[in-house]
Amino acid sequence: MPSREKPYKPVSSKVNFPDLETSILERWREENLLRETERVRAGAPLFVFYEGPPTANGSPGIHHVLSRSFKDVILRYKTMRGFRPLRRGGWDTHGLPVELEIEKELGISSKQEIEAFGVEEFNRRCRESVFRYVGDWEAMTERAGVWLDMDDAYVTYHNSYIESAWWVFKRLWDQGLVYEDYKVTPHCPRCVTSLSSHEVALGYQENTPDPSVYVRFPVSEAQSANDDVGGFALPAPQRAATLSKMGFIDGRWTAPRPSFIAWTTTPWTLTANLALAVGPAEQYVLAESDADGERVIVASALAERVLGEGWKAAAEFSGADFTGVQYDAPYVSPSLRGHTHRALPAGYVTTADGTGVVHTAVAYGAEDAELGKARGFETVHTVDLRGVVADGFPGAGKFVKDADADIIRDLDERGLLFRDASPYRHTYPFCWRCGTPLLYYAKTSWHIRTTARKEEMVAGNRAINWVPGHIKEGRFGEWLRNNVDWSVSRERYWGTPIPIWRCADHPEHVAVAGSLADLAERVTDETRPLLDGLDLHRPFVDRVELRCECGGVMRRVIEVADAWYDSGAMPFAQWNYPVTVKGPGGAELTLNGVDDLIASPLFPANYITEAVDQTRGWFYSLLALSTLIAGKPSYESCLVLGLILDGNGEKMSKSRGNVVDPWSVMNEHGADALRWYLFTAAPAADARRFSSDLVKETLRQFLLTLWNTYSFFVTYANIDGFDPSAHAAYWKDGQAGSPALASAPPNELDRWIVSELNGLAAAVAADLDALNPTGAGRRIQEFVNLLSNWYVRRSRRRFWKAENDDDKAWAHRTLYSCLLTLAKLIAPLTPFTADEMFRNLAPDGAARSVHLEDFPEPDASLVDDRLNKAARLAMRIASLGRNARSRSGVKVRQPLSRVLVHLRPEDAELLPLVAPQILDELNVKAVETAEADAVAEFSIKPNLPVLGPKLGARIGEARSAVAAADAATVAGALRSGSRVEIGGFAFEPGDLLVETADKPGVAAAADGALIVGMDVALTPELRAEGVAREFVHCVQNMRKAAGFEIEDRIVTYVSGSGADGGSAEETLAALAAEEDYVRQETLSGELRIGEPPPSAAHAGEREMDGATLIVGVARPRREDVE
RNA sequence: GGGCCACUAGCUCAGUCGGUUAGAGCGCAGUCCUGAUAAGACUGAGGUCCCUGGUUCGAUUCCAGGGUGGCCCA
Repeated sequence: MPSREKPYKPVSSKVNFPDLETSILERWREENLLRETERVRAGAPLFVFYEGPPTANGSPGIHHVLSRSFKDVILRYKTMRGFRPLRRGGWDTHGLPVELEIEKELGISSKQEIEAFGVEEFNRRCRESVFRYVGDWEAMTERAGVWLDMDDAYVTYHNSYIESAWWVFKRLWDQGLVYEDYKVTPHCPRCVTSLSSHEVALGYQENTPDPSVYVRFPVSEAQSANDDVGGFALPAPQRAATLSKMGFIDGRWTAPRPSFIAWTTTPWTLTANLALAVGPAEQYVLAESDADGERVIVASALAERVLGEGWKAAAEFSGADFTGVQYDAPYVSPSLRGHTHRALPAGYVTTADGTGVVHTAVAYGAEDAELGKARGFETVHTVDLRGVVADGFPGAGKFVKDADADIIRDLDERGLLFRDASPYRHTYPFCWRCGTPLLYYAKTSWHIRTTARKEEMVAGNRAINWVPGHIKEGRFGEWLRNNVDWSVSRERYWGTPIPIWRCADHPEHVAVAGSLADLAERVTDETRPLLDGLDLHRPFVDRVELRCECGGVMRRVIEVADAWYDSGAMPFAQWNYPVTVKGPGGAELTLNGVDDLIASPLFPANYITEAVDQTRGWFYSLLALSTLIAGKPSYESCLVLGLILDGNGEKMSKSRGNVVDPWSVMNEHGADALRWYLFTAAPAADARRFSSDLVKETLRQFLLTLWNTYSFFVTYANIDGFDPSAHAAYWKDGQAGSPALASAPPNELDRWIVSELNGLAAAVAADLDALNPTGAGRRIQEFVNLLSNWYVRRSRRRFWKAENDDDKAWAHRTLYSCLLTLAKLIAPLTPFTADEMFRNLAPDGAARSVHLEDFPEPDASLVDDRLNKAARLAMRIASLGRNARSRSGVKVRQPLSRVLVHLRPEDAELLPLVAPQILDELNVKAVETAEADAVAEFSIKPNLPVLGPKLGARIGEARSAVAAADAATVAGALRSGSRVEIGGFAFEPGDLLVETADKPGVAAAADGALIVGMDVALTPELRAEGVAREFVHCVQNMRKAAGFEIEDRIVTYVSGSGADGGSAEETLAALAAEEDYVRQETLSGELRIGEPPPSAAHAGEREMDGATLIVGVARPRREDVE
């Protein structure tokens, strides 16, 4: 075998992965390896990735390592597949979380306090705080082996980003997709601001007591003839029929005036009641009290629950019958002009709770507002933004929750309180900052009319490759189908200012700026100087005034944009136009604006990934804005990740104190171990429990096994001077270390692992193409297990052999192929270990780093499924054989004459393929197929607890029939699952118990239809061989104890002990018969049988073969050598 | 209250396109092997495959309902 000039760097099986990784990182930094991968792929097609920008106002947690790892693995893989990924990082810098952080620092918690403090300084601090943890983030990202362009990251607070976000906004405006409207939002009356849905979710409290009142809404005496209210009233004749059925005839009541009964937990909202909603398809009953003849209207399904006993049904209606029926509201705001209170149908009314009649206050409920909007009602407030009830109502001047009691008392006094069932306990949202109960409050805000393009979004979603697939039509599709317009404005400070200027004199005069140039065009002379070096944030931009067409002065509206608007605009806003970028094939590409971008290959992204909580966050804002701006989604594939839970299955959060610091894990076990765990422990989309112990298990199970195999190879490759470049002809196209060989190896073991390897390489590529690193990793893990625990285990002796023959060369070549290919296969998943292995193993002419290499190209013609099956059969047989040996107490060291195998006919042909492996593994001279009854004794007996109830009295007859039957035949049939007939009885497999027992001289074990029997009969020759192997084992241990090197040649002494000299004769004779074998195995230049060891030797007494021997080992004396 | 997902051994997870005896790793108990040795092999204990009903010759698997947990939304 030709020698390699440079030996491989020795690989200790004791490895400290964290230390190894930090030194590799150092190397990558020195080599600027990330840039190098881009240089190598300069002419390649692009693979476009969009980074979902994290907010860097906290230290990164383990879940950030999760998403970053899944970003990285696909980008590394695509690089190796010949693409040049665009992997620009980004930071999300605006929004309430940032403001809150600063509020906390300043010890303030309301808008009034912020304004008093000064918006300019407040925003300055926000800007400063955002990057407080950026160093942590960058360090974590690098340490985790994640390659993102952090130097060139986009930042949402940069002027250029905001300006592009404005451009997008203007484009929306020009399409008529932006409007101002009342919208009911969760509102904190103490902080005087809306809360985002995320914030609301933080503040839900269970078992909150609230009032629970049932209120009378008497059907009105005056029923207007005007049927055209909102176009929804019933035609007069039909309404007249309904009223007449109620007893309202010719303008007067012929029976006690009935009342609708509605239920509410917020009595204060009754001050703003505008309508009663009924379910058009629900059934209602007009019930009459037995006690006093009162008549009320409630849903039939709820009548008993609401009314209790003592009522009888006087008439029945459907909800639709009530349409347009007028009633007398308990309170009428003076500011309400010409409004008629009516019952109206609404789809959201159910009979799940309440009365089936829903009190509707347009200003204080989302569904209420919807109804009001549909009917064209005006939004009338009876409570101010601080939650204080207006004059003219009970409880005026009080906070709403305190006014409730006044209102209930007033209702009671006026005979409108039907029933007070307070308190009602339910889950209610509170402000998570100050603990004030939130009010649902209608306010004007700016909206993006996403519903106008809903069908386009739904269609675009169909084209997205969601992983896992159920997100597409499930969580995300469901969300899209229920799309509502996007309330995009926030009355806050640190955000992208909404670029709308409004005339001071004519509020309907509005201008939208899509750029600084737009501002310059219309800016007033007085404020023009401000444009020079203008910071687009508040309060600076607020000072810029524009000229209105009417001659007036326009000022910016006060709101800033929702931070989701920023991130959703990211595909368009991340570039500072005009910008020149390297496109596909390395060609320079100049983008002058968003339209150029949309037409370029930089849009849409080929791949994005984030956790599942982004479904309604970033995934949505991306899709919405790109559908409205570009007419299609901004991402083609989306991998959705599950959340990480703590060891108890609870969500990690700072407040629970169960957050795992990624540094502690990476410092202890290494980034690769953590990555491998994150990739393989659970399907990417599933919520997963994290524990450091499981990372450790991963390390031992996978990385250390691989490392041991690698270490084994390097040890022997160095001893033998194996140089793959000298064997290039054995690989297809001379690609040393490729899984594709020029021809299949002669040795069936090599042929098998090469078959597995080629199958693996194809499957891993398919998995990674399908965005499934979990599947890829699990396959690789299984392969490494086979490689280590079968291939290497079975091949060890081939590497030990002193002589350099062809078989040994094949073993080297095969293991080399496996390890070099593995290094490439794992490179995207565990970039450190992969690069370390690759750099040591790489053949001449290979790239400097595995990350500059191509992904392995397997050769399907080398995949042999029969051989793969056969190898697994061999493993099962070996396992059963060891089992049989173990139970009969015959050690593996003791050679046996043969192993008997009974197997399914279809497997019989596989046996010859792997017979040599079985012989060696089980230490037998022959493997023979055999009938079941030649391998083991079977006995059958009735399973009485089962058969008893079935057969009753005939059980005795059955027992004798079973006893007379041929046990082996019956057992065979039962094992294969079929029914057996014996003496007129039909037995199912469960009816009879089959027991196996060893035949004399054969130790057997069975697994399903496979039965393996070891012939344990010993001939004198076998016994002698056994003794020799036992002796070799003993000498090896002594060599090691004596501290000899593996290649040291020694002199070995063996004799009977003084006390036992006689009985050792036979054992010594057996050793003499195997002298050559013993000397060769132990590297003993001399084997001195019967000679006691000299005092210089390492010696000791050993029990062996029933005798006591004195065994000694020594290095040869100098004079013996000379 | 709605949507999506999950539920298999003590723990973390495979698997079953409906079919013979449901698996792995870890942990536990024991044995062996060892020139990969801070590895490795074998054995044992440990399972109502969340529950109920339906479809079927047959359901852990398919369907429906329910339960528990997670996420998202009300």
